[in-house]
Amino acid sequence: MPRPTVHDIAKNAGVSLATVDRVLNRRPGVRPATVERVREVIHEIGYIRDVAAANLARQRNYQFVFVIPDLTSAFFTQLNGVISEAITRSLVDRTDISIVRVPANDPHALVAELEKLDSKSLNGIAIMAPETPQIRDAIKRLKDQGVSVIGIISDLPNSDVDQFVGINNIAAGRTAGLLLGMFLGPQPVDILVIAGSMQARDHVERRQGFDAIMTEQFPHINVLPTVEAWDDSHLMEELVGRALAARPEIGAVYSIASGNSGLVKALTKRCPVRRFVVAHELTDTSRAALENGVFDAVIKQDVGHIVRSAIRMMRANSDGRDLIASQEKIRIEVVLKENLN
Amino acid sequence: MPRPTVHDIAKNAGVSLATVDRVLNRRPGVRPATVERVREVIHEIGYIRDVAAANLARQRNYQFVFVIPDLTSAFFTQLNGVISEAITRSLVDRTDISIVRVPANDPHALVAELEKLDSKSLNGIAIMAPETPQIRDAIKRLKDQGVSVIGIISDLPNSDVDQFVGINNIAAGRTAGLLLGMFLGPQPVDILVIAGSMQARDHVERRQGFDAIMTEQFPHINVLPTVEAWDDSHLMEELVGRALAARPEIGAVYSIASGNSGLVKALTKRCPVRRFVVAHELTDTSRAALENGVFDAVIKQDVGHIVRSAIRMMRANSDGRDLIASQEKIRIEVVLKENLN
DNA sequence: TGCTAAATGAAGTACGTACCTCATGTCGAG
DNA sequence: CTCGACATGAGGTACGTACTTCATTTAGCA
Repeated sequence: MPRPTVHDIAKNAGVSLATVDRVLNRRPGVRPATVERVREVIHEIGYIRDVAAANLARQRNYQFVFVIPDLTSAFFTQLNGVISEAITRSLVDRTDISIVRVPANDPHALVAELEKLDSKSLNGIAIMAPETPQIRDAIKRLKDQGVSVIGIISDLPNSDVDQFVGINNIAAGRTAGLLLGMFLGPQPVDILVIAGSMQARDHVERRQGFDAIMTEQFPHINVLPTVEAWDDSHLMEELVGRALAARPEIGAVYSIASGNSGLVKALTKRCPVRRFVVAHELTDTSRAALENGVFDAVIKQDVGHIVRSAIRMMRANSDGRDLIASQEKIRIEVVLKENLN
Repeated sequence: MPRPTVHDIAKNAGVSLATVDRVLNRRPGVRPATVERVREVIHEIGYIRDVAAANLARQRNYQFVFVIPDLTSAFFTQLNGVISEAITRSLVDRTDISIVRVPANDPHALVAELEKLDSKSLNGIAIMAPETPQIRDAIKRLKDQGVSVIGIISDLPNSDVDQFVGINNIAAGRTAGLLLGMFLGPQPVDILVIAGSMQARDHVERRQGFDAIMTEQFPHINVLPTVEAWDDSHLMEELVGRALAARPEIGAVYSIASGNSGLVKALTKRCPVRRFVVAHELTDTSRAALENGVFDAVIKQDVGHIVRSAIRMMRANSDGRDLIASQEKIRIEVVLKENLN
């Protein structure tokens, strides 16, 4: 019993192939009663469209673009690499993906790039960007032209994106806080919090979540104000070193951003006290730090998963299909020395 | 510039379509020099076979079977559900998947089921089973007949399986141990370890890993002998209750198996002391326990991921393709109250 | 009843690849 | 030089679906 085809539908419904095709592809010119009959038969015989054959016939190909900041830290290098790998892979299934890297912290340039995109030949865009009014408008324009827009990594809650692919950063901050709270136990200590900058929405949310759980569940722990290092490794090393020297009672460090090399340097230089450290993103630096025992835990989001999920979503949106919700859920992963690989 | 087709190869190489086809599908009757020339052109013009069209022409369809124990605990119910979902999904891409549920702990019945499988129409099998000599032989037989065999969840290291999809359970045990060690701090305590049975390879390995890290890094902690509850919820409740009553100095519990309802009952009944609890597998029970603060951490393997990965592997094996290694890596996930979803 | 607009059918081509048949070309061994 | 083995070409059909064209039937309405 081979799987039923359009011919079987036609035969069973007593109509011609042309009519079946009109129903299947929602073309006009079919009486409602006939549509109904064909639909019934489709259901009855369990017809399932062969998407491969359909795409072949339709000469369908997908054009997707990833728009990401042109930062060069380990996390963004990794992101870039993962997208490149996806590009290679996607050649086999009629999908063209390109990367547009835009200057970070320059909404104007970003909008200019978005305007450049040719929405005629474009099916989907996955974008990581801060949410400004201009960007919101540019996204709206793309959506109006039928382009599927997916936010990745950093949410755009007030924009008209189809979906967001990434973690809940408030929960990520809470998770970091819970870990440190449990590691530290009941004695009062200070926690040093450091970040790249507090402009990025994801960083702000992590701090929010961190503060919230600390207040709720670990009121005996004193969370210091955020030290901002502006994505500068040397500056971070200096600031952390100074902070630790000034307050030896600091019992733990929470690193909100993904750049950690300066932090690692500062921590390894002066190691009189055992301090608990939780950081974000698994990179070569943070992996080594976990292995050396400099970091105790890393909160991670799987970049490969994010990229693949975004591609699946753009494709599903273009086809008007739905997908497996659980597969698209990006998890807040807790990585310790023992579950590193 | 549309993507190159077989016609473009033929044109550029100055040969006929028939020859191109012979080269592409490794059919005999082509001079080595010609093969070489065609290969070069393929590389030059960047030809990539349209697998959809190829499968269509080839009338290819995949027949896969999942062989799993017919246990009814939450974890296995979940596993069953995930496979069923995959079955529904797979209809669209010419893939037929079926489930064979075999009595647990009955290698004879398992082998009988394996013998029944018709290797003529079968392309791949994903199996979760203990490794006995008979099962090893049955797997060998299937492989010899050209069936791709994938081990899932519980490893079969001495069998001739193509791949194993699942976590490293020794590392999972070490991760649990590390968490408890860090939660407990420096004061000496006892840890109660409970399991379903110590027959299953995965459980044994978890215990191994747990003991190893405790000896190495937390020698001040006393790990008690494993309490076996034989997958019996009531028995577990009773045994745990008795153990906790007898030794109030127990500061933590490590639950190796996936069935946790008896444990939760025993723990909630008597709650004088704050005890750290780490368990395995995220089910309704363990999720609720995390939310209530009865469990502190759950070590999880993503069943949906495992099943999808096994399917991708069976398909890749059938096609002689390779796949994205990082996507197939099953992670040892640490789930706390704050990163539950 | 006749007219018009809408509904339906018949039959094709195309997509990119697989696979088949048969004719023809080429080369080396005897 | 001839024969046979092997290499290659030409041209086809098929897979399941999309989409087109044009002819024909049916329904609605005056």
